[in-house]
Amino acid sequence: MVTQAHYTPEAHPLIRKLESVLSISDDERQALIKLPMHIIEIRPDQDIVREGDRPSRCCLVLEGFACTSKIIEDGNRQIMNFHIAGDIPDLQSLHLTVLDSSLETITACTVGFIEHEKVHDLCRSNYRIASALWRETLIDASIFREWMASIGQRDAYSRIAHLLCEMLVRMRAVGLSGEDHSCHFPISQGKIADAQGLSAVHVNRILQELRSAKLISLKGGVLTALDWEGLKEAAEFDPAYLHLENQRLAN
Amino acid sequence: MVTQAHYTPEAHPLIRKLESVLSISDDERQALIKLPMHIIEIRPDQDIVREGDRPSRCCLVLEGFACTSKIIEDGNRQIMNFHIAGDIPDLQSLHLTVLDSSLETITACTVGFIEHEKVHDLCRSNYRIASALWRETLIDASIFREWMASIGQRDAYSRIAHLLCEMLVRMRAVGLSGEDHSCHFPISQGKIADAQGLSAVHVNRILQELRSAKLISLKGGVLTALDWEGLKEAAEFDPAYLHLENQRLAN
DNA sequence: CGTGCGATTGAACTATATCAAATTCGGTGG
DNA sequence: CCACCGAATTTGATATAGTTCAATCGCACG
Repeated sequence: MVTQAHYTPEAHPLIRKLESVLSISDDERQALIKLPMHIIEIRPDQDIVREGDRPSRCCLVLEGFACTSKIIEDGNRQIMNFHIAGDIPDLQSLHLTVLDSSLETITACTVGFIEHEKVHDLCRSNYRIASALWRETLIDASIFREWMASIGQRDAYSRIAHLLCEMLVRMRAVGLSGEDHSCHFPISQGKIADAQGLSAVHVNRILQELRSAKLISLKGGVLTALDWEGLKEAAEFDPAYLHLENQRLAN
Repeated sequence: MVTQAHYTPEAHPLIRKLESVLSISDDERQALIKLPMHIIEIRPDQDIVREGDRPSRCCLVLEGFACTSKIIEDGNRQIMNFHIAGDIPDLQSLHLTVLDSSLETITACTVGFIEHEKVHDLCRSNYRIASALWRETLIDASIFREWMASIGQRDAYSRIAHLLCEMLVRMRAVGLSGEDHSCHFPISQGKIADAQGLSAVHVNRILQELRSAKLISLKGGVLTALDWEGLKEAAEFDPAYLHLENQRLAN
């Protein structure tokens, strides 16, 4: 358990993330790095915070995969988003007292907890940083809208293709995927199903279709878009909703 | 076309809305009322802003019904939210340059446009107001999550029941519905279908089921929950996600 | 008093779910 | 290094919620 940030500015996941959507001055960089962060490791499939909690801190993902979800009735659950390094999945708790969804790890994760109070102090004194963080929450909302549209209107094939496109672009935006359209993707078919409102069986069959259409390879937790243009087309993927500043990252 | 606010503090829709989720001081009330607002009337079924636009102002709904939507491929569209008085459907444009969804009227609407610049000025100088507005966008995001969960996991019956519950509670929170669980609801079955990822035909049949279960009456643009507890149960409706401060409004 | 949109009805169709069993795979202990 | 375990993936067969198409009805409005 580490309680001090040990990242160089360039390697700090939060800074990488914010820089993918806007430019940051040196001062701001310093202010962000100085945010006290309580860093811990969490095992796979553990709750980080739960629906109904009233957290006093928020959680920055430094390494690994996590997801936000909520349980509907019996055992059905909806996964609302997958989180990667640089995401602050529960930043909303800064202004919403009670959590309306749960956050759990998928793989082993390194996360940094930051006290709300410290974030408020920083936001109060620096409107540009406040805006940058606000903006992050707005991009999350935009991703929710896009997922809603996907689940509501697209068929299973383009829905899954769309998810894969999104993850590849988001991973690239924080330096976790290169020009080869390949990234670590340790997400089970069951979780993809929970995210897309499909059954695991159907996800399996659609992934086979995507493979035999030579659009992707997905094996051993590694996803590769073998035909990026083809995959985007199958998904009708337009990255505008991710609001990336750097256009190179968006294509 | 009016360019000056003519609302008393109590009647100002934005203030009513913000007060349903937090308490506001007199100073803050004054600051909000003084926001210059360009008020116009818009006919039914008109675009207010469109996906791809780069607006320099945001839009406060003063009267009427509007919705946020995006077009998927051919002609399929997903409605992401219905908006009522007090909502600022495109507040996100404050920090996101390009709109990723469209905003259009459903009924004739009175809307007030507020320059981003003025909102930024206010937020910079008053962190509590900034927080209140940020909070509004976070509640929107929470609603998107709930809709996503509904569309992804609930069957058509509870999905539609859920929408009706939400609208009744939100209307009540801004004083547009009383203790009788009844409100103006001028939304066609086709639009409900677009919002819930269903066909209009199926929405029609489900509404008939809800009627014959004596849960609702919906006719001539007026919705009444004949059996509020029953409707909530059918929907598995828990209003926590609306983050209303006043618990009375939530039940 | 037509015209057109929204609501309603019926019938046929299909994308996707469900159930159940078989297979593969990553990790673990001996 | 091998045998074993549980979880994830895969396959096949059957069931169904919701779609699509097409026609009719009702009603508000010019």
